[in-house]
Amino acid sequence: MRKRAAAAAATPRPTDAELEILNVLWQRGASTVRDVHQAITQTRPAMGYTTVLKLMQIMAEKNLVRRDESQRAHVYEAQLAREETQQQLIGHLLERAFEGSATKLVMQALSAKQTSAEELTTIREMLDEFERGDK
Amino acid sequence: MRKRAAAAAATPRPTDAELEILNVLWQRGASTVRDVHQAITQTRPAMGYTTVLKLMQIMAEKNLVRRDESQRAHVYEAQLAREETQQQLIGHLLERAFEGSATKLVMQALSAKQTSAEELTTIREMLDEFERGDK
DNA sequence: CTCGAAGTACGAAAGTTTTCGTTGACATTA
DNA sequence: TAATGTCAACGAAAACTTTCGTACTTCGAG
Repeated sequence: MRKRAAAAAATPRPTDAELEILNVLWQRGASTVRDVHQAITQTRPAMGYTTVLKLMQIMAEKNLVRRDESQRAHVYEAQLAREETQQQLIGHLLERAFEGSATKLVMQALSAKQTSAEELTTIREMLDEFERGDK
Repeated sequence: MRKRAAAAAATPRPTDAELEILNVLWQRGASTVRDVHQAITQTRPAMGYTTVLKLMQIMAEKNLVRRDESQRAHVYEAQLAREETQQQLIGHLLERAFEGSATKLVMQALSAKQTSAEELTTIREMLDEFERGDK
């Protein structure tokens, strides 16, 4: 018995290869397979066209992307906004490796990348926003 | 041709199941397979003993854990400190889904978990440390 | 010494992810 | 309209991950 039968359903966490495709869709907006393939080929050991096609078909099944089939060259679009997926991924990482502590994760993130003064300032401003009601 | 032949070599990113085992090792320190199995059984749909054993054997091959075979019940220990692995995982996530921007990741992390006032304070203190020389 | 318990090693199955080749449909143009 | 190029659909192979059953070894009672 498989996971999802047909329609509705929450989108699962994207795999690494899927994320690579999503990155292109988030950047370019709705795109055809060819568009995505070309974009990926730019920054990559190159992945075959049919590989990208297959992945995108699977992603459509998983509801990671929406597909417009009205044109011969189908047009794909990310189902979730980049931020929503980021939340999903962070949430998972938080559980798996940080005992659910966002603070610990933030600390490691800051020391992982040598963070610049400007960035630190940006983050402080963000903290202020979080402080007052916000959300 | 396979990945790693025999010795040396950087440890690869642990998979989800492997991370579950590492969490136990980080918490308890050096442990036998039985120890780990019991700990995991506590908080889990329960995973068979040999499953845990096999995973730990594989992890030893991958250098994710070190193994002391001097006793009949081998004793395993995490190869990397929790923080090092966290760095590894965050680094990967940063590349895959945050275009390398630690700031964006931090922002999402903060909104992912409803962060408490105390935590925000802790983070501010951390930022201060980062600001002055620090590391 | 024999039996059973506790361990490790192996191997293999099942699930998932990644990668493509091939096929057939459709469109463009010579 | 026949040849050429563009696309989607399939199917299947290869690599990884996860899960266990089974067999072999060792050790401590009886």
